[in-house]
Order: sequence, then structure tokens, then C-alpha cells
Amino acid sequence: MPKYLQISQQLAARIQDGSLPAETKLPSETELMAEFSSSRGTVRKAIDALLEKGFVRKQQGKGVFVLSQDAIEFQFNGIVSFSEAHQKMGQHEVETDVLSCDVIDATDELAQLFSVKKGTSITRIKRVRIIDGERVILDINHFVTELVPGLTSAVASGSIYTYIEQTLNRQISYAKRKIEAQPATAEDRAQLDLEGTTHVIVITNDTYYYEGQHFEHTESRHRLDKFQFTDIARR
Amino acid sequence: MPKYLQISQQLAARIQDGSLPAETKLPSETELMAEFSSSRGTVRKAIDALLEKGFVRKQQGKGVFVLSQDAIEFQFNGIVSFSEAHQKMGQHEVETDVLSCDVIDATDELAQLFSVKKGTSITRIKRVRIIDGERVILDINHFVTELVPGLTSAVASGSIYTYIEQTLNRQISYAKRKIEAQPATAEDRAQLDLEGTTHVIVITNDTYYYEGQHFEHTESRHRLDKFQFTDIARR
DNA sequence: CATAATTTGTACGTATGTATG
DNA sequence: TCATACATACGTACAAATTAT
Repeated sequence: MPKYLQISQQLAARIQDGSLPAETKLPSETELMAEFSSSRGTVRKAIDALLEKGFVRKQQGKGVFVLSQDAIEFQFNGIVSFSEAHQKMGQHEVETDVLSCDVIDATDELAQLFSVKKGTSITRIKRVRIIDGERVILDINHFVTELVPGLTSAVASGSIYTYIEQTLNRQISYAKRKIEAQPATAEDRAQLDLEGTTHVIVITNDTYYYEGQHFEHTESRHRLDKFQFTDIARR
Repeated sequence: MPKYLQISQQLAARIQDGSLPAETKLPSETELMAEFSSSRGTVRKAIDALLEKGFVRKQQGKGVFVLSQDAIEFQFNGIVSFSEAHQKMGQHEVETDVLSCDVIDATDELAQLFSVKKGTSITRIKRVRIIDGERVILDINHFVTELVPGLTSAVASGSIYTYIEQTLNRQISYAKRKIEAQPATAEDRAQLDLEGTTHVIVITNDTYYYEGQHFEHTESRHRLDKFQFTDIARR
């Protein structure tokens, strides 16, 4: 791991374990250079990484200050999978029900979406996420089979992103994300405990490899009252 | 303006006017150094700025590639006000109806939220956003009066962020943002054209100055079917 | 298949500017 | 006025990934 990330992680650990509480000032760049025996540029890269993750704010002439932690717990800055997000939320019982995992031919619509030929093999997975006993999220994933081979129900019951990064050893680069409300479909009503709500929140996710290949299109359909999304924006 | 931002803006302009279309490779760092007569570090900072704004992706050994433009149009990365966002959306007729603009004493709830004493002066503004003739968004703003003095209905009918940055000459640093669904309130039903929908999407925004002062708490209540949020996330 | 050239990534050093107290 | 702290800019060197030779 690069040196600047090591420094960044050590500082993040101090923030999370409370040894650097909210509103306190981080050591100055000069002090950090001495502590970690590194150059100013490297220390600054480490701090910038904390900035992007929403751990700190910087102010010229004054210093770098720790932000309050509550925002970080629920934070979706960056690409975070369902498994990763709910590990952090703790205290909730989370199960996954894999409804189906099959290989289909790309329809016109899917072919255009992924910029592949009609009929190209697509792996489709449908899963319901059960939180504290309630069926509240329906995930419908589409993967270009050639780009994500070997997907099975067993893999789908765990974290597909871990499978892609660890087993397939591919790097995920970026995702286009859209959040909107849609009327509930028949499938939503069949699979989820909607409790009379008429709409669902749909998070559409298009994910790309480092090389720019579009490998995933996912709809994550949430029951209205169980949905929440937070982040930190910077001017 | 710093040199790296000048370079970044010139490159962004080339992407937006189509002279650098999607998937094309940017000039290499060496070439950009020559073109802009600057150092490698400066050119790299310029490219990193484009990266954060979702204009390009980088790949070691290959180059920097332009991302497709459609994602950028609807992009809400960063802190964007209603006025700023809808300027970019074009072709929609947008009006603002200022319902009220008054100064109140902070309740227990507001006092705790802003970390001020109970009774501190708060400026409260309620506005309805009318898009193509339909009343679809109810904005309820709370500002700490001391931190944002001089707010009037006239100011509220334009862009408050422009007023803060240009007239008050204060720098906005970051915002904590939350998106969730809530049952529609009586006020929602009175002020918005809900067309029978039972819930609204609520975007809660807490905004901070550069010095860390929490000056704004806003609820933006959207009709379900007129709400959409997009961004680009990076791993 | 091996090597070299190209391109981005990391790290160090130095100098000067700007904001704060 | 001065010291401190972050911001910008230039330069150098080597590493790692990719592509061309």
C-alpha cells in the first residue's frame, strides 16, 4: 500500500477510536512530516484522502479539524455495496433471499444499455434483502456474463463486489447512480412487505471497470419508509 | 484563480463543447505540460479536478479518458442550489412562490440542531417551486440570523447561496445531506399539487461555513414523481 | 517472447503565496 | 509585525501498468 494511504488510515483510526474527537485540530503538516518521516506532499495527500471521505475539514491558516462522527456512520460517499453498508449499521439482523440466478440473452434494451450485441449473455440475479424480519429491498442485478463469469446463487448470497475484486481480481472504477421514486410493480408487491405503500424508491446503479467496461446494471427497489441515503457534499 | 484551476476549466470547456468527445484520450501529462507551460504536478492537479467532477477517468499506463456527457448534465456532485441546478436543466419553466419569510426564536429543537441557545434569532423561509406550472417542491429553510443577516423575501425569490457568497462574502464549505421518504403532512397537501400521492421525498440539508459554523438547515420536500437525484461515485 | 518507450502513480525537496492569530 | 499553517508551483527521481517494437 502507498505510504500516503497508510498515513491516512492511521489518522482515520485515531478519529474512529476517539483519540482525535470531533472539532479537535489534527497535528500540523510539519508535525505529521516528522511523525511519519515523510515529505510534505505525502502528508498532504493523506489528509486529502480524509477530506474526501468526510472525516475532516481544512482551513487555510488555521488547521485541519475533525468532523463529527455521526455523519460518517451512515455515509454512502463512494461506491458501497449492500453488504458493506449494513455491516457498519450494526444491531440490525440482515438476511438475503436469492430468488433467482439465471443466464439470459440480452434484449434490445439491455444490449443498448451495455453497448453489446443483442443476444449477448447476461447474468440476472434477483434478491430480496430482509432486515429485522421484514422484506424491504428487492435487488435486480444484470451482469455482462463475459465480464463477470462464474456467478452462482452461492456467490449471490454473499457479496458480489468482494467476489469481483478478490476472486476475479478486477478493479471497480466508478458508478453512475440515480435515485427516484416509481409506482410499485406487481413484482414489488409480490416480493416485498409494502404495507400499503403505493411507490418504491429505486436506486439505479451502472458500474464500470477501470478499463471503462460497463459490467453491471442494477435496480435496488426500496420500501419507502425503510429508505435513507446520506452523504457529504463539498463546494 | 490558481493555475491548475485555469487549466482544468479550459479542458472542461473542450469536453463540453465537443472538441474532446466521450471515450477520447486527453493529451498526456507531458503534452499538457508543454501546452500550458507548467509543471507536472500542476497538470496533475488540473486533471484530478476533472476527475472529481466526473468528467474523466484515469488509468495508469494508458491515459485519461473522457466520460460520456449524459451523466454530467444531471450531475449533483458537490453542493448545488435549486437555482443553479435548474439553470442547467434548461427547457423547463421555473417559478418560485415565497410563502413566508420571518424571524423567529429558536425552539429547543432548533437550538440543539444549531448548537445555539434557546431563543436565538432564526430566519425561516418557506418557498414553493413551480416547474412547468405544477407546484412540486416545498422548501423550508432555517438560517441562523446572526450568520446570514439581511435575508428578505426579495432575496429569497432569487438565489440565497449567491447572496451569501457575493453579498455577504462568506465561503460555504460543506453540507451534510440526507434523502428519505416521509408521509405527506397537511402543509404538503395544502401547498403542493400532490395528485393523490401519500408520501413526499425529503432532502434534508445542513450547511456549514468554512469556519465550521452551522448556518443552515433546510428541508426540501418533493413530490414523488418529480424527484430525481443522480451522481457519480468512485471506489 | 523480451525489451524499450510511453503514461500515470508515488515520493521527496524547495520556494513562494495567502490566511490566521 | 511576526510566526504559524495551509495553498500553489516548480523540479527531480523512481515505480508500476500498458503498449509498441
